[in-house]
Amino acid sequence: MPDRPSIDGLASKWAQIWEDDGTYKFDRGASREEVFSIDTPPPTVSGSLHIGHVFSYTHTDVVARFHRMRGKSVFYPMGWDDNGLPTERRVQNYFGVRCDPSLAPDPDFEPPKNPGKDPVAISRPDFVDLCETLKVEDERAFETLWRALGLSVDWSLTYATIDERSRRASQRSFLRLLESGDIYQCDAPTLWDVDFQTAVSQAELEERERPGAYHLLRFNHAFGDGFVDIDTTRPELLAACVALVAHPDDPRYASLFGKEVITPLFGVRIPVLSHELADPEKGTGIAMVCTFGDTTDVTWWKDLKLPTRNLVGRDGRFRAVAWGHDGFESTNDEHAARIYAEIQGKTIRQAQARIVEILKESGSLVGEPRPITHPVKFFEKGERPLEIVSSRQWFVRTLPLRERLLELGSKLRWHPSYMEHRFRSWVEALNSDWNVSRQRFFGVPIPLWYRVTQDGSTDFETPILASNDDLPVDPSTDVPVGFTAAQRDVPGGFRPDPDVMDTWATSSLTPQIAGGWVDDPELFAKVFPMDLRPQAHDIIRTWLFTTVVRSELEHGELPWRDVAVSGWVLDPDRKKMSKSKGNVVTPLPLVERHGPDAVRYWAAKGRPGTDTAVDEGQMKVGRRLAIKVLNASKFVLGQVHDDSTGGTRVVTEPLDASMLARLSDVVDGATAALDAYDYTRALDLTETFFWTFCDDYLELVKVRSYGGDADVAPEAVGSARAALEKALSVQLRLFAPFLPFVTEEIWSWFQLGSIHRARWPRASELTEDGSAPRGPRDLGSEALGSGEGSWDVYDVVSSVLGAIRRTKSTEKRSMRARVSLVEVTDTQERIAALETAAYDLVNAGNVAETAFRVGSPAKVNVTLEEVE
RNA sequence: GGGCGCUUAGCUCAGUUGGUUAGAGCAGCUGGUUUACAACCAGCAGGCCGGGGGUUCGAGUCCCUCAGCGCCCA
Repeated sequence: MPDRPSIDGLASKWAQIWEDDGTYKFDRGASREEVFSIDTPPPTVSGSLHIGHVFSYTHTDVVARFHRMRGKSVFYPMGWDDNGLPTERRVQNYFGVRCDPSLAPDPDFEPPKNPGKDPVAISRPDFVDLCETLKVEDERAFETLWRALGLSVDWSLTYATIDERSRRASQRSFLRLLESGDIYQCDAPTLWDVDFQTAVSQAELEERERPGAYHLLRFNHAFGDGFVDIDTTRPELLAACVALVAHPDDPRYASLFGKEVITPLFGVRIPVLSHELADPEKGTGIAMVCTFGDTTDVTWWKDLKLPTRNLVGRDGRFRAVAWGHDGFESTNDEHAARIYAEIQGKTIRQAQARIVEILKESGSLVGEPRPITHPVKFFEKGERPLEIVSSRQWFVRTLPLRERLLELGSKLRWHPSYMEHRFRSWVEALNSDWNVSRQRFFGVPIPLWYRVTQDGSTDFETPILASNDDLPVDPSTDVPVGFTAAQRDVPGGFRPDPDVMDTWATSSLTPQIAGGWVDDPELFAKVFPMDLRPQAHDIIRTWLFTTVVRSELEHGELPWRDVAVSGWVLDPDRKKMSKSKGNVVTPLPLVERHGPDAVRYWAAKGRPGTDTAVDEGQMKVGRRLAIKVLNASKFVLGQVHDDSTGGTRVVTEPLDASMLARLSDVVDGATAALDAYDYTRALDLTETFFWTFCDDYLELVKVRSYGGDADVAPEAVGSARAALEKALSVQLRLFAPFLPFVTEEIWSWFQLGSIHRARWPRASELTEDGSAPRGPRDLGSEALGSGEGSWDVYDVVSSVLGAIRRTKSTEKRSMRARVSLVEVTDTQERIAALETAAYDLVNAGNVAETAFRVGSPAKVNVTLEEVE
């Protein structure tokens, strides 16, 4: 035990020892009942390190440490989510490159030293190599943070969502679902990001308020001289218009239903139809249905079996159209073609500006555009509004699962419980199957090829599946069984599916990947379904949802029993942190400045599900707590290790027993709280007890436990020391999940082995002690009766000590000032309790004389000795 | 538009099934240092518990309603 212990330097010391000793290693020998398994969120490593990571991962770590101390073999892996768009984007920016899959790999490829102004086009294999290189660096940064923070993960279990194990599991599941019919392929309208040039799923979509304008367009009747005016926010899609739609009960348009009108400028005959989704309140109440302006257009197109007039290409520009053919038949093809030529090749924005000009000139635009603000759908990572284009995609059948998913959601134990609403509302609002294919590069490839027909086209109907034994495969470089490499892309040969899977298609399998579903069935049986899924509330509709879907499809059950949902970390002004606002707080400097225990303390003060602001003040409080624990422990151990005086180490003194009984309540409370994932309450209970223990109990018992007083029986000294030792040991263990570094340091001064492998305290440790009184309640039930008010010895003595201090403080005297007389009037029970601890009280208060008597009203009178 | 959460001391938050005088930390103020700790200790002050209505012997807590803030979904 050092003379002047410090909490600085503990972090690296213990991180190393824990690693060397394998303190947090999962014990495979444990039975399923003895295992506590955690499906850790794999952080997106290419994103910046964020204080929010520290926050939620600390919550999980506290729970993991608690269960480990309760004797569980804790399965606590770490994963890195490295596949997908974020890594691609980082590579593009970092190296100044872009992936062009049509290029062949360059054998002499070297990444550009400095990113140039214009990105260098490189082949897909070279691009993927760069992703692999950079992600390793990013993962190291995360691991450094986690180790600095003291996360008790078993690093030997680490996985990455792009590693071989993940690719194998992900591809195997894909093939299984293909076989069972739960995955299918089709050419369908798809949400499309024109910048990333990939499909996105409903879960990745977000609505943003954007300025727009209603344009009132005049459509002439095809059957007479009349016309109808309709409002649209997307006049540029006029050439893609396939119908007008109004609500069936709207009297304004009832006479038009079933009739035809003619589109302005392009002269295409289109029907006027009715549909429930047309909102009579919106604009003119009659809408133009296009291929495809928004998701409602898709619904109308499906429900009303409308034709398609595809205009917008995958690059977000207006593609070439043959007027007079393929659905683009106009009453005047030549005129339509001339006008269309004005927007062909243009972006959405450019086309809209030009079309509006032409509409104005032609008189088909009624009045001026009326500006509005309306919600527009975006890819959550995107910068331009999503378009809807038709493309061939793979879908997981989720819509038929809705009822079952709701049932599973209600079986899951949510902490806090109200988070289930988020899941419910998401599932209830599902409107499409889950699109799992992405037209990107750094991801898990779709594990199949297609036959190339004699005319060179692709036969999508009978794909060539990868064999299970060959997984993982990369169809863009691997050759299917029964073919040779020379047959790639030639008639009669094969052609790979060019797509990769959505990152969630792999991340949704984290319990299976980490648990060894494919590679290690024995392990999988022990850890799955997992006990706990910790995560933040923003990814309920993505990660949580998709994981439940996959688990249902693969195993017919929930992937975990409990889900603990943590809140957001807000900036110090309680604003949401975001890169664009520039208010993101980087965690490592905070850990270095305040120490890991202090940062963990702040994190643990954030209750489950509650958004919490970054608060360095709280970290300072945590740091002070850690220091206090260190100092108090040093003092207690100094007393306990003094063998020169004192009798047997048995708790006989009522005050000591009383303190321990109170502590046993804390043990029960903290244990129950942690069992319910309420780590904050457990910490509060422990912390509150600890400060009182220091301020009152240590002060009261000090003189007695020193053992220098000949008038004190050796048993009384031994009682104090026994109580101090028990109390210290138990409190250290209660703090251990929260303050793993300082508690481990202290533990090493007087115990063998890691505190993090020590047994979680039990109340019975404190109250069962041979012949000693089990606590003031037992003592009181016979000796003291049950009077009014608390007669708990610890309480009564503390309150009188408080009165003495108050008097000294009010008189502006030193706490060491001599008290000539303390008079206490109280109930019989409380006086009896007080008398049992009179010696301690007199010493702690520096009291000359006491006068205790039974009476009413209760009163404490403190007389200080006169100053000279 | 539907749903969820929040509103308690200057600030950040506890307050469990309704039950003594509503608590803590931080900040503030007043004092105190030689045997664990000044990165400390003691004490003080500070609150129409968002507004209104109701149920009850009793409401911060339950019900209704209104307002503000945040989020989810459409």
